[in-house]
Amino acid sequence: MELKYREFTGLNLPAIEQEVLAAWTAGQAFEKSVSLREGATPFVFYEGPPSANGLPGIHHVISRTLKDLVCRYKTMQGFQVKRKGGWDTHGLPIELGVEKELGITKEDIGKKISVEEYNAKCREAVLRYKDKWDDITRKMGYWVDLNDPYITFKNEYIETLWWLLSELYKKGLLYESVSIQPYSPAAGTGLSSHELNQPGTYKDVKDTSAVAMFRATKDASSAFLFDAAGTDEVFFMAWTTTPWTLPSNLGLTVGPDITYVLVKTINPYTHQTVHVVLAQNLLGKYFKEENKDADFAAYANDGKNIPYTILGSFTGAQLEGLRYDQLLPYEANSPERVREITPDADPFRILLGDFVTTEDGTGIVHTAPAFGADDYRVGKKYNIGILTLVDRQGKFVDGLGEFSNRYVKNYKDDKDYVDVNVDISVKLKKENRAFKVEKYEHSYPHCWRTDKPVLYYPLDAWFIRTTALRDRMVELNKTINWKPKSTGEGRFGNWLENMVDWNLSRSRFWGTPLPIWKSVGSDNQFIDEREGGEEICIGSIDELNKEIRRAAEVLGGDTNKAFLENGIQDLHKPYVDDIILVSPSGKPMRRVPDLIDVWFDSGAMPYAQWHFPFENKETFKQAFPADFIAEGVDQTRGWFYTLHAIACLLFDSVAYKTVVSNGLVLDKNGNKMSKRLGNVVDPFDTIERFGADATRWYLITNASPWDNLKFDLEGIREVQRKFFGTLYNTYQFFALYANVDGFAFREAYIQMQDRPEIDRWILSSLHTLTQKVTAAMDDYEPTQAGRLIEDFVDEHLSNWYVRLCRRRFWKGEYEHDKICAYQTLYECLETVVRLMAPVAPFFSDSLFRQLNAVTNRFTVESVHHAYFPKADESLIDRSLEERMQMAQDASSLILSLRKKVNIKVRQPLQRVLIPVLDAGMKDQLVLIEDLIRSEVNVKEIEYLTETEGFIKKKIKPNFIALGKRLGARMKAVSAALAQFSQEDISRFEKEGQYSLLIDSEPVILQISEVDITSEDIPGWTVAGKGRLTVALDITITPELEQEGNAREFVNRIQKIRKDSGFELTDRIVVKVVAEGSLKTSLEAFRDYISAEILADELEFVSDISGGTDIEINDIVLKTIVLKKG
RNA sequence: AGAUCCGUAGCUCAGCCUGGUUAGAGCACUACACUGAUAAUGUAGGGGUCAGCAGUUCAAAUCUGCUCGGGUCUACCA
Repeated sequence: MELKYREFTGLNLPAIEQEVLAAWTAGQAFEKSVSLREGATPFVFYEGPPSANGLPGIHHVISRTLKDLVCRYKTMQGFQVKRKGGWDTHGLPIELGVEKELGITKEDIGKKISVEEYNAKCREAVLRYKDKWDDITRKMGYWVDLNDPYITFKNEYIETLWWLLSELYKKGLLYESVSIQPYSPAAGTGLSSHELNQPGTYKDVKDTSAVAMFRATKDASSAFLFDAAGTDEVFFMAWTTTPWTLPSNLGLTVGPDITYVLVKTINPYTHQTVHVVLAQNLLGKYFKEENKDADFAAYANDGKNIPYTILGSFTGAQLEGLRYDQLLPYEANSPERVREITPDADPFRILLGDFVTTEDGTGIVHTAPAFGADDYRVGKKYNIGILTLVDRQGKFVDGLGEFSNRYVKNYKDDKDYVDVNVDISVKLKKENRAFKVEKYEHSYPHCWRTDKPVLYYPLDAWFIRTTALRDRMVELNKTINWKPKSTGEGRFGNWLENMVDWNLSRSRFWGTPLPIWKSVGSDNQFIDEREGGEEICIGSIDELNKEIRRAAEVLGGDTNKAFLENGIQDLHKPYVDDIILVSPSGKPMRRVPDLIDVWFDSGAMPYAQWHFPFENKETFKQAFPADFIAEGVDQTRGWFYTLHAIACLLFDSVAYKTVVSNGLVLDKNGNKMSKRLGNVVDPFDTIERFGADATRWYLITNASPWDNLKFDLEGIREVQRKFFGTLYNTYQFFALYANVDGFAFREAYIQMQDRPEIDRWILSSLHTLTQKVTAAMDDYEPTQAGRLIEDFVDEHLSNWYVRLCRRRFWKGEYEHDKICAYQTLYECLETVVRLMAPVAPFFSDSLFRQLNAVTNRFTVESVHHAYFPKADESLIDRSLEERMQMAQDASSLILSLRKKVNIKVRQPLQRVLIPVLDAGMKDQLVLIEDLIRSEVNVKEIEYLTETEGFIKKKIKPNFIALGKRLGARMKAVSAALAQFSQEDISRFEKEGQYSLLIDSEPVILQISEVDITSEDIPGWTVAGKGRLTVALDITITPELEQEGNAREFVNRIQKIRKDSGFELTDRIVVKVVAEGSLKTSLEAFRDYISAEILADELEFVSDISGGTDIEINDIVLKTIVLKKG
């Protein structure tokens, strides 16, 4: 038996997807899509590893759709696209999850639970939801190789990381330094910003704030200041909400472009006349306008209404480098001590910093490098040294006089605590060193565990010197194709310009250990480098094992006993921490306790996924850098950065050539999806209800991937109905008739010139579509591609081609014209399914398989193994596409006229008039005349030319052409043209140019510089669009009315046929009771009617028992329709 | 605090790069048609201070600046 195209019973995308999935599994479709391209040019894709300790969400579906469609597309373009999957398995979320599950806190680790057990728990938790992830991967149709994924906690993976780190170390790009971090003295631990962002950590508190007065040093560079003041004493005013940091002050920072003023005034506490410097914008905070230039003698010694006089103004830049006297000198912060810590430090100077604002304070920022990140950075730049006069318990160190050993905040809940900040402020007041002291309410972070304020504190950390290669990174970034471009230039480019060194250190448990060992003294403390401390960075497991053995030999005893037999088995804590190595000078070395930032894990995946350079050297070479990666835009400074940084630092290369960053998925109201709001969309549910294809199509076509997407299930429903529904209908239509006629594309391919106009048109459109879709996909614009396909299927294929060609499929014999129609429609379907396959992999493959099962035009079994269609330019006929557009417009206009006068389409009309403005237009119209006539049921089209004097024309300037030439005279010309009479216009047309007088200047217009359209046909009802105008003759002659009746009758009988469940080919016998004009109509068109309804007999009788009542133009007829035989 | 994206009809989005005189489409709503594809389709209708202000220009949704609103990222988050 002959193979038939499958006819569906209804569009059920989820069910179709189930079938396709089963076929993919059975046929190993994914594996084949890779193996079939063996030897082809590789297209390299990197999978950004998800963390499987959380459930997949709808936002994962969008980025994975994006990745998947690019990979499928490139495969169809002939590339071999391997997609190695991966899992991100380290990091804080996993630790926090485990802690929550076990009901413990960080302090309990090592006490209630050993690090070994803890890490074992983490390792378990890491792939907790792997099943769910595998499930969504499968159901959404994401093709990625999960048989051999890279997993970041594996020894091989970590070994590559160690190798990378040791390479960085060798290049001097990995170094230890202090950084300023949030620190909780009450808890005795550093806090990550993650912890700082816990709800409730930022609280409004009232702190004692002080405006301190720093006495300027008089020397050559500051002479201008003292000259302006006319005194020997000038103060810089600086504000702080943490007076306890004042003893550690080493600098004052001003904004380079801020204007500062020198003011003569009176200290409200000591009532002495003083000269102070502060930002001009902030004068109002300290002085009342009415006291400006007030009489100093009249001051009442009450601290109120202090007079002031401005003596001069300067920019911050002018103040740079000026010196001042230390505010609170003690033994512990003497310049000698400063230089003990930082040998060549040059403190107590005015510095410039971009971070200074005039929002608060004085515009001069008190700078204590140990206690603020900005302070530290600017301090380092100017080399002012660093003082940390507070210990890790949060109290002052010795050598600070009356403040020694006092807690800077009440960390111990001491009832009798006296605020040291107040005492410092009081001291300043007494010494004429405070200008204003007050309680200040602000938001300040607190430790989420102890509820005590944190302080920013310098802690040791390891850094990658990314700044060393900043320029190279910027340069390489310019070669990357960013989608959207602005992310690369703006967000990322900017980030690179302002990059700081990468702080790698994390004081955690479950992560990649930093492979650095440092020598320790007899007290087991690390020996400072300056005191002969040594360190080593391990770059491989082999090297570590060698060092383990060497240390055991040199140090003897039980050293590394546990590791001697089999070497190290697990590169995690606590095992690595048990290893003692030996320094070149024979001292024992211990590992620094730090783990590394998990972002290093993922940024190193190009190398670590292949265990490079220990294995797969050739594979790596083939797969670096990536041609394409894609993730959410939130990864810009995350994965996109770490990939780029590592590749640039170690390989002097980009890590990826194209990167697409997709936006967020919001709920339909534009809110972020969160569990708290209960507006998260379950991807499993969505896919089960609407199918993965509709979901994918919606996600891709609704908005550009990089725009935020307001996710609305209604939108998926619409996609399902409109796009998939239409395509499904088109396929069903094809299958229905192709099965009847046995079309299997067995006949020779009919050459284009032998096909009718409409076939050539749809094929031309199809090739234009292919061209545009290919361009869009090559440009990583799947949204454009999807919308183009949608448009084609809906507007062109279904609502024009199929609608106009319906009769060709069911009328007449199986011969040339019918075969043309089948071949054409088949080719459209076959091409469309391939064009859409990357985005909608299931339905496209289903249709592809149904079509190919009958025709065997492709040797591959899946659309995803086929090649992407190639546009054939020679089949593209622009003028044909243009005139078909004109046919559509004309039809639409005529239908609207019919509507206006209430004449239904079934009623034939005699003629339409179309004014033609030039010969070309008529040539085009003649070619599509038949289409228009049958579409709108009109017998003839008449073309009007101006010579008949019928058309009223309208002229307007072609602004684009004229604008440049005329400039300001444009308006006058426009007005002049509006006054043109019909005679003016025709003279213009005849002569090809026209001379106008504008402001007594001649302006010569060319015919090409104006647009002439037909406006009206006097005496007719017209409709127009652009250059096209139509007028409809609405006279219904008796003949036309008869034909209309006949058509009505046919329509009613067809309905009865259908309602009675007759087959398309059944012949029938019809009896009808008709009289008068209706009978005349039916008799006149008897042959036509019989042919249309496949009636062997059409009998007029005087009465019928039973039968059906039908109504034609308000007259009821009785009829009976019987199947013959 | 800095960076960046977005703001066009009730909703989802085109148009903006490259300025051109009536700002489009789909959905939704209303009415009328059509129907051998029917979970479709056509026609018509209402619906817009193109977020606001200022500037450049003969001409601004489009270019520039500022403001407002929303989102995201960075400041040891993963």
